[in-house]
Amino acid sequence: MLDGRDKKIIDYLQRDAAVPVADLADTVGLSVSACWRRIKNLEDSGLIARRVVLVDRRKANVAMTVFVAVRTSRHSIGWLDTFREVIGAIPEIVEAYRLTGEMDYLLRLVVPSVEVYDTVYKELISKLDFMDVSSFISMEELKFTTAVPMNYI
Amino acid sequence: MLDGRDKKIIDYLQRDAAVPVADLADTVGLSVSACWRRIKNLEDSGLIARRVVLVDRRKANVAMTVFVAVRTSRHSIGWLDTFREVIGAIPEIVEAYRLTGEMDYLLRLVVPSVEVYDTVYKELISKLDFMDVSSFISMEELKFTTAVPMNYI
DNA sequence: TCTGAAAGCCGAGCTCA
DNA sequence: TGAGCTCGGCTTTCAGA
Repeated sequence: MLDGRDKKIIDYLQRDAAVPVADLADTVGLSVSACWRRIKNLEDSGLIARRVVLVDRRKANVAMTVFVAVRTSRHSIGWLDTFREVIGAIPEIVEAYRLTGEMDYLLRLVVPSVEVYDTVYKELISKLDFMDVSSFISMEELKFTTAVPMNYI
Repeated sequence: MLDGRDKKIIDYLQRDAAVPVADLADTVGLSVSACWRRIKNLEDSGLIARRVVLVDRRKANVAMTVFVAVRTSRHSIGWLDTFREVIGAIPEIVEAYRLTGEMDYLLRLVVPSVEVYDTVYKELISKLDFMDVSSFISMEELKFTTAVPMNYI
């Protein structure tokens, strides 16, 4: 269903989607039309979900990353729905996961400074009750990629 | 330096970079040429770093997210360099941060299953010494966006 | 069925008023 | 800065493997 060339195409486009089809065709060893058709198929199938631009976080003045681990005492669907709504509306929260283990939820925030983080923190706790909130400030981003491995398909 | 329209343009492109310039110009209330020039400037300035495709994780068979918090006893530059190298070479590790507080590093992994996670885990501990490794499996992704807030620029 | 060549056409990229 | 032209490159068509 998906051969090595398809994987190569996705691998490439996950890193750079601004490349002309002709160049990409060249690197994977296909003609322009064949390569274009494969890209089209990958988009139609939904494997390639969308195209976006990635912003330089430093230049956008949100260089600081903070992880927030929260625990709640309210384990209900209603609480979760509200939580989802609240974090969805806060643009500084870029990732949120419900976890196994001692911490219930893990959030990743991008902010300009500790001061702004504190504002977001206050906004968060003003809207929802938490049993425990722990913050971890990132000193260094060692790796960040939007490219997922193509070995498992 | 950067007005409301520029921010609108980036906000839009962070969600969908496949939109034709003419459509985008329309939504932000600009002529095509003006809009195109602004996009060009944003790219040249580096604020828009690059364009990528985002892959549907379920369809790519890497639906499972695992967080790995690690502590090390080796606090040296050499160790950090090796660590960086090792995590850079493992495609399942999509994010890695050096943190303040009790956990030294936090990794985010995307894998098909617990079995595969175990393989990656073994690969990791075979290459580096850790004092402590804790895994947190994500039950649900509540939010994930590559779009950063444009309020701070 | 998937390929590559080649034509057609749309829109990005540039010129000018 | 906005209108309009130009042309590169996306998209389609068609024949062959």
